[in-house]
Amino acid sequence: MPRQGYHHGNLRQALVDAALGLIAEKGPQGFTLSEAAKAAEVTPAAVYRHFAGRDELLVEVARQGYDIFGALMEYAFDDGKPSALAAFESVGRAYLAFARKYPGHYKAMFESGLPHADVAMAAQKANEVLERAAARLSEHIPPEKRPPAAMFSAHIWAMSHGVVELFTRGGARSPFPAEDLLEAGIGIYLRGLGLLPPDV
Amino acid sequence: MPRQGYHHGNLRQALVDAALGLIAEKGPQGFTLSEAAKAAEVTPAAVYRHFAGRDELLVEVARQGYDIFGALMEYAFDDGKPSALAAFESVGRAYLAFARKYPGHYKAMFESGLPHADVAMAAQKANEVLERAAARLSEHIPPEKRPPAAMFSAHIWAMSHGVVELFTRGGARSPFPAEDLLEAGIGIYLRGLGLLPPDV
DNA sequence: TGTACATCAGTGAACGCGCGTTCACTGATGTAC
DNA sequence: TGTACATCAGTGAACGCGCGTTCACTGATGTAC
Repeated sequence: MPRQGYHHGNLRQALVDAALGLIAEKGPQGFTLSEAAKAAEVTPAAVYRHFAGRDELLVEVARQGYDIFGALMEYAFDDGKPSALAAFESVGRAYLAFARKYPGHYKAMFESGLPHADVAMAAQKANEVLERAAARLSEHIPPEKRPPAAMFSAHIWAMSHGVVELFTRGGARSPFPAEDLLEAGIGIYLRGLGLLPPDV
Repeated sequence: MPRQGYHHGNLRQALVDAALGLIAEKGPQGFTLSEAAKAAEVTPAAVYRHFAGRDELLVEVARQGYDIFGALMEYAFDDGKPSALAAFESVGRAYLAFARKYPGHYKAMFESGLPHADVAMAAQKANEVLERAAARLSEHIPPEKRPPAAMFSAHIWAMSHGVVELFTRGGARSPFPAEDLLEAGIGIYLRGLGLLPPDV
């Protein structure tokens, strides 16, 4: 039991978890320090024992998100096994799975507009996994017609992010499940790169 | 001159314009009725002569955005001229151009999470232009290997939206201009569909 | 094992602020004669 | 053209609310002896 009387077991993480729930529900702008404190069954003032203020708490949420995100992508990539292509598609699926499973983290990371240095660094690190996967895959393309790995990882990232934002939430309902939509999209894209046979 | 003494010339639209500026700057959640009123040089209470409240003003902003958006897409598509392919690529460019030129509208439309009926209808109408362009283009694909037009318009929309969100704003800086990035991405995708010759 | 004490995590009250919204009002504008 | 009047867009003061943040405090916990 985390709560044992007067002192809270691990308030710092409890606050992060509370913030995650609120952000998942209402977005980063809708989360308030007071509500996070209430969700953690604590006075708003208690938050200041662990964070300098509202923004610092939000930054910590995003930071933890990037850590999980990077690790998940790394795991999905699995050093390019069993094949560069399979590993790449696995990374794409992992992206969508992360957005689904960790909506609070995802929103804190990509929808809060935090210009914090720690966050930027964690984001860079996560991005490198994707770029590494892209670079590995692009070795299969003849060098003279090979686009920069950074470009094609950006394409995949953009399509993944777009699918998440447009088709996994309320708004624009797609007639296709997001997973299928993204998988088909990445397939067509890779075919366009000559990495998949042209026939279906 | 819109402001001629006691009465404002066209306060309703002035408020919409003020809201657009604020949303472009701080996002839909950062916009407040009071600040919009101040920007229009008017008391907050005056807003209630034209809108039922804060949300209604935000809805009007999004609605106007979808109108412009739909018209721009329609214009870019130009009924499939000079060719289905050229028209389709023109629509993609128009998407990005709209996001750049009308950032307040764009954010109100895609980042405010409004579940309003009018907004949904306007969105549907704009989406139909893209889907029509996709359908026209897909006539060039042999029927047995033709993916649903709705699917491939969703792919293009997702990639476009992803490029806007990730690479035209602060955060994740891309080494490529967003326009080039999107154009290259759409090109590779269309090649994957067999709509462009496989050679570069 | 028992007691005295330092530490410090969390409390509770208070603050100033800007928010959205309401209300009775006022005075510029346009119209009727 | 001039005057009386109805309309109604915008005012200004007020409200209750939740926000982030501060502060002196309190009492549970862990440690030293």
